Amino acid sequence: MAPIVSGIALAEIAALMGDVARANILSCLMDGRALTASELTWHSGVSAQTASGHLAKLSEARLISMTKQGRHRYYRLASPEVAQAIEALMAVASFGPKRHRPVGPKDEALRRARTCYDHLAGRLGIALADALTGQDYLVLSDSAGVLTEKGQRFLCSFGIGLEEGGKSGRRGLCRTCLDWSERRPHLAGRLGAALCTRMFDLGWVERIKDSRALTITASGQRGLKEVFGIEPQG
Amino acid sequence: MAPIVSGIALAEIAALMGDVARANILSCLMDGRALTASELTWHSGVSAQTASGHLAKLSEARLISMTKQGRHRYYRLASPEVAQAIEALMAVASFGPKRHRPVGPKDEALRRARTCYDHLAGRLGIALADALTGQDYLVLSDSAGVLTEKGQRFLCSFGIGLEEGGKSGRRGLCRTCLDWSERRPHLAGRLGAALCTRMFDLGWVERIKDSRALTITASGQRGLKEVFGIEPQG
DNA sequence: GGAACGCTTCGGCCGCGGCCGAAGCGTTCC
DNA sequence: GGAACGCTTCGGCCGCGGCCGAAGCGTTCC
Repeated sequence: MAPIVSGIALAEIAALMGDVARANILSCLMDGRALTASELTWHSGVSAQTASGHLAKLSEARLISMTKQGRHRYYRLASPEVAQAIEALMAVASFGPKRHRPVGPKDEALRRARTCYDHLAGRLGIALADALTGQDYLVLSDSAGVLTEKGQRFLCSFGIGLEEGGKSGRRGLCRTCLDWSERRPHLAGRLGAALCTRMFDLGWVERIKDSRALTITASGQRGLKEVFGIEPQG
Repeated sequence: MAPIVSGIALAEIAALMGDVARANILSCLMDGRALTASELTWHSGVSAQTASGHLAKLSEARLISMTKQGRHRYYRLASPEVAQAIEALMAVASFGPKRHRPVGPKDEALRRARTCYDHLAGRLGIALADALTGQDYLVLSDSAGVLTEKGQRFLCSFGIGLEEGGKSGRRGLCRTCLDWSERRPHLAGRLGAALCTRMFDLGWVERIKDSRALTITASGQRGLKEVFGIEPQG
């Protein structure tokens, strides 16, 4: 009779994610940005009133957080843990019974390169992880990684400073995350986030409107080749 | 409009976990053992017919798998990925709005030591991870780890052989898993499973009936002290 | 100040899915 | 062979929760 309590707790959270409209909202927020209630309404597939109700439920359960700004209300995922749980569920979902719906160009774009909460995913994310380990910048033991000294110097030269935050310590420096499209882990944690931010800053990647998918710019193609030896596409 | 597809897939899986009876069933199976439909019925809190329906749904979605044996049907989690998703959800659930129900002795037992799928969790699991890293047997970069040579020798002397499986390679040697009660990662993957198995074999830990909780035996107390420098409890 | 906008609250409808009683089917036991 | 057991299938009930129309409230714009 022991696990009843944990069962209830599990069911509560899972049920929140188990509604299509709410799952759509959470999926949108998986790129880590904050979106307005209107934007989320649009993606959710239901009316504004209904979406508002869903946002209230998600907020109350602390899966998302809200900040007011003028007459807008911005919602974002409440924590990386929430993102991780969603990603883990998507990984399970992708194993499912051959539900490979007709794969459209949007899906292909997502598989090529996308953001996953605050870091890079898709083939680009995997290629990056492979490149860093291949050059001995990182030892990746399947589900997380340790930077080598060589790797620290490299990142520094690439414009990334990973100063140890006082409180957080080495926590979360290099987590990984199971990539649902590639079914292999990509880089998350502070390192993953820093790489992602740097690539946006350099103009190597750009967001595709209304999507988590990214385009790799011309300078991105060059840069990835030069710095990481990655040649996206083929 | 992009994420609609992934939203549906996410919602499908989450909804399966989002029913209290099904969540109870999944929680029971989190220790990695296979249980009969009757046992799961007992834990689920609903009638046998209803539980049977839930088991059918979970099976069809490939969250659990079934094997017949005589007039029994044994169910178990279908994959480590499913366990990981559940654990990630429980981690989110435990952050929740101070829903600390009256903590009973059973809950305390779970926090002390329990199995999590095929490895150890709770304070014992965390202490073990700390001990291994403290002795430089393992470099634990937050969400996974790499064994040192010293560590490999140690494990060998402790009776654990981690031969590289041909196909699986280094995959999953040392994953980690966020412990919902301690809120820090404990050891999972092949290493976590091997440590857990070894401790059962040595008679250091024993299962508490109808629970994921474990008791640490007298020889376990001694062994943990000698080999790992761990003194459980206080 | 009034209109447009962004978002939420309130009410009431409705259907999906969980529930159990009854029945059925395969296996084991003696 | 018959009874007990383990589990599932079938039917029909019922209520929770998602849904939208209407209304309301704060903010911005001119």
